[in-house]
Amino acid sequence: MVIPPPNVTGNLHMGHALNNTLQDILARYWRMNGRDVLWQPGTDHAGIATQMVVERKLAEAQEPDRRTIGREAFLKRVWAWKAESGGAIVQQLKRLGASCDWSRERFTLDEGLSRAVARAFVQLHRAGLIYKDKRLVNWDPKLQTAIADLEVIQVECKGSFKWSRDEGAPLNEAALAKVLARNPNGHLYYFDYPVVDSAGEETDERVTVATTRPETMLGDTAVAVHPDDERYQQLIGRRVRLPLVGRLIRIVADEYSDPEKGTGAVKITPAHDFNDFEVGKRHTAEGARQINVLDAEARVALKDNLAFFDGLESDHDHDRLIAAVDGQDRFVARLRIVELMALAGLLAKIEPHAHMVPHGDRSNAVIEPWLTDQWYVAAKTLAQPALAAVRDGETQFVPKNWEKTYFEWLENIQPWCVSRQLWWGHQIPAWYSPWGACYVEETEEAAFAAGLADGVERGALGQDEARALTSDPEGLARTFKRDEDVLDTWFSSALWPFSTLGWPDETAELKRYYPTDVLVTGFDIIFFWVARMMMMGLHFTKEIPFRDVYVHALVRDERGAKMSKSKGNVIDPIDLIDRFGADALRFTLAAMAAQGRDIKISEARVEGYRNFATKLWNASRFAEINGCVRAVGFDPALTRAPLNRWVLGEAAKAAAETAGAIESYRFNDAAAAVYRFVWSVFCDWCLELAKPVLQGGADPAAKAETRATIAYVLDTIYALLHPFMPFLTEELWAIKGEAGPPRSAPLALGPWPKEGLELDANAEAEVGWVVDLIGEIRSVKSEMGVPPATATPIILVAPSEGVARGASAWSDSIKRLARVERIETADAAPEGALQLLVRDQVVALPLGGIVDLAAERARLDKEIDKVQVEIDKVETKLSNEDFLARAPDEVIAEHEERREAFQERLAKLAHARGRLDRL
RNA sequence: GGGCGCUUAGCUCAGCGGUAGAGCACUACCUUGACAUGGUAGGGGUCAGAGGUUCAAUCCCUCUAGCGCCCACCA
Repeated sequence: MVIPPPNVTGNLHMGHALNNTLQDILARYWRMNGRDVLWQPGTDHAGIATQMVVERKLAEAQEPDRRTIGREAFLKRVWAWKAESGGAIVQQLKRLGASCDWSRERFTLDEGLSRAVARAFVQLHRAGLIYKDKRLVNWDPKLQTAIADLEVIQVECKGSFKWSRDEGAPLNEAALAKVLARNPNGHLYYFDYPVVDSAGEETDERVTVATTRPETMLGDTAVAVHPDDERYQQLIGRRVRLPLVGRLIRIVADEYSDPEKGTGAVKITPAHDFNDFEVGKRHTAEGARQINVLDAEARVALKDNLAFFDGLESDHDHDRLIAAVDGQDRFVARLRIVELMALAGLLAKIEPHAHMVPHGDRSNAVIEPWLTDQWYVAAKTLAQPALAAVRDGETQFVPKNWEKTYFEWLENIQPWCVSRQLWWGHQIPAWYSPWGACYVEETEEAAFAAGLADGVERGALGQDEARALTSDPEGLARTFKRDEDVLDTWFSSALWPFSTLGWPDETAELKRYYPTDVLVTGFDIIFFWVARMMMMGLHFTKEIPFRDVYVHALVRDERGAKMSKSKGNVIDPIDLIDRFGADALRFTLAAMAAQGRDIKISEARVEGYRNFATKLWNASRFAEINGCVRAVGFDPALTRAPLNRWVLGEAAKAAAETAGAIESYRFNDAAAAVYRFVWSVFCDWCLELAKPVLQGGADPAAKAETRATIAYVLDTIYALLHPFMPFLTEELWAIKGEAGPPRSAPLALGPWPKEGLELDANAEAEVGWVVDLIGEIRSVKSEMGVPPATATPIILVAPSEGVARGASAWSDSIKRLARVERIETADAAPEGALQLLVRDQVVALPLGGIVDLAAERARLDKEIDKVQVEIDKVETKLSNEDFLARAPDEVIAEHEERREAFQERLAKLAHARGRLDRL
């Protein structure tokens, strides 16, 4: 199992705590079961996130920014920051109890993994699966880098400014500026584009287009209308003069245009809009190909490096325009353009318009689609085996419904932009020569060699020149320039399951531990990480990277809100560990890990499980005080006392339940099974019922057996609980190891309790009866308002031989736990005594004057009503012929048994009630 | 627009064809010699609504209402 590598400079948050708790439960469980478990740890360099942090630190310290200090110096600062903060998260994982193989810790930027990244890149490049392309990318203007589609989030923006030319009032530019300063998005602007005649002269006709990004109009290369739109039929094929710019552009028919939206005529800006880019490609013949002008000298560099003006033609006089927008931020340019259009009388109206605006998930800056050269991974090709592996069930998602999400994404996958204009990351292993060639090699040496050979071959280099360069590092460095960009962090993460095991070398670890068994992760990174590991894993190793993908929920605060620093609702797992212990936190997370979408964590719950830990501690102490020491060669099967056989059977049942639940990733069921056994079975009943034996004058052999059994069951409990509460259980295991036979290994190494006692029906019947009896007596006393301390006699009415024997054997416990004075036997219940039903046995409580007869009548009536309702339900079914004909035999039998049991109970209750009436 | 999910006790959530559960909270009682971070007893649910399938529906199907998430969407 490989750990989802956390950000090396990050801190443990609740998501990590959940994720790693679940993994640790699996690791510990299987380790105890004798598996050779490798839980591979490591951390991620987290490109953008980490670089941003260091940049912010530079700014806070009022030091020169990264561009000023340069790449080398900046990277030194990042490494220094890594050294300073790195490892904190590893320490935190250790505090959580994560039993990774820490000696194998890896870092995505360490030497080995960097080599794997270079190898992967080169191999994919050779296979044509990585290529450089000029396409529209999501450009993050704040971070100054391209980002992948997945890193873009949509945010709804809605403005508030309204203006219409028809209303006659002039445009209040100051008011608009004020609105836009607060939120530059969220308005729809209607522009008139004058239609020209065949000679290029303006006519009176206008085409009105609507846009949310006015400044992009400078790059318009066409106007599109729907081919079936009646309103525009006569305009298709004609041209308009692009205002401000003056260029003539064509009105084209394209299905992309939606008659319902805006005016039905849409401006096409291929260089700044993904849809327009496609439309432009379809209409190059009609002149919509100005996207090619992008590299023209007419480009006006804006401060944000956004080339809005790529469409400008240099032979026009735009002095006024240039002066207005040159070098301006795009949102300033937006306002200027609107003002200029208004001035020209071509602004028809402005209206508020709610729409989704793409933002960078890290920077929160509005994304600008921009045409640039970037490296792409041919995800579509790689996706096919990744899809097949899940379709064929080689890799399975738990819960299964996530497979649909996975399919949906992979089936519609776009090329993955992997280059980032950042410095912190794996620099792309590509070198460029002066003759414009690109050499992709794993090392600089290899690239230079390839470049020199190629240069000679294509005649760009003389033989002598090449030979001279070979031994001239400076010359080589001048000749070949390495690609400046680094790879998307997720590129290295995608290799994680095999790169951490030594790939590309064929190591023993790779052979032994790959494919991994299971990946545990949150659903938020199914696309970012899981799908990409599948693609890369299958491509490079021809094997799936993992068989099971357990997808857990996200942790939210107790009201269900996503935790965030700005909301101030972040619950710090380390804080919870400090206050309640790692074991309590872990148990809470496991108990809440039911397969859903989110987990709302509340402190009360953690506190409750802290109490659970304390309970176990006290139970262990009780056992110690009472001499419950492990016995040499203790064999559950040889125990004789019903109590011991009963609790051993229950322990075996709990072990099986817990194991089954963990193996099927039902962590909450597993936690519940252990919890219930420890508290409700072992503490509440086993220890209580054992007290008379341990503390009374029982015979030494019986006492010894019970002591040994309790010690054995406690050992079982420690083992069952160990995957959840490793600290407490290991501690108790060690303490208990001080007496009795020596321990051969720490608890963590197992074994997991398998050898146990099968449920013993006789023991269950006997102990169960006692448990029920005590419960009934307590209940009736409480209901009748009898002070619990009042010791009363009980009378077994006409008991069977077994009951009589049992009652006598358990008399100490019954007396103690139910506050019974003495146990008698009679043929009939005495007058005025309360009557209880304990598994068909009538038990009378002669409470004499203590009891309020009316209350007792009410109690019996209530009880009778309840039973009657059950009988009615069962009888309705049993008298239904269809039910008898179609229900399975065992269900019918079950119903019949229930009817009889209820009827018997009813008869006895009615009898008691009748006696009461005669008093 | 496409998809996924949720609605069960006051709260947070399990369960998912045949007797509705947990934790917390609540009520009453209990300083009993492991534990008041505890013990005992108890109250509390037409399982969102309406249809359907079935001998039988909280559970399966359809629809409705409300809530949430993911993907796509800058006219």
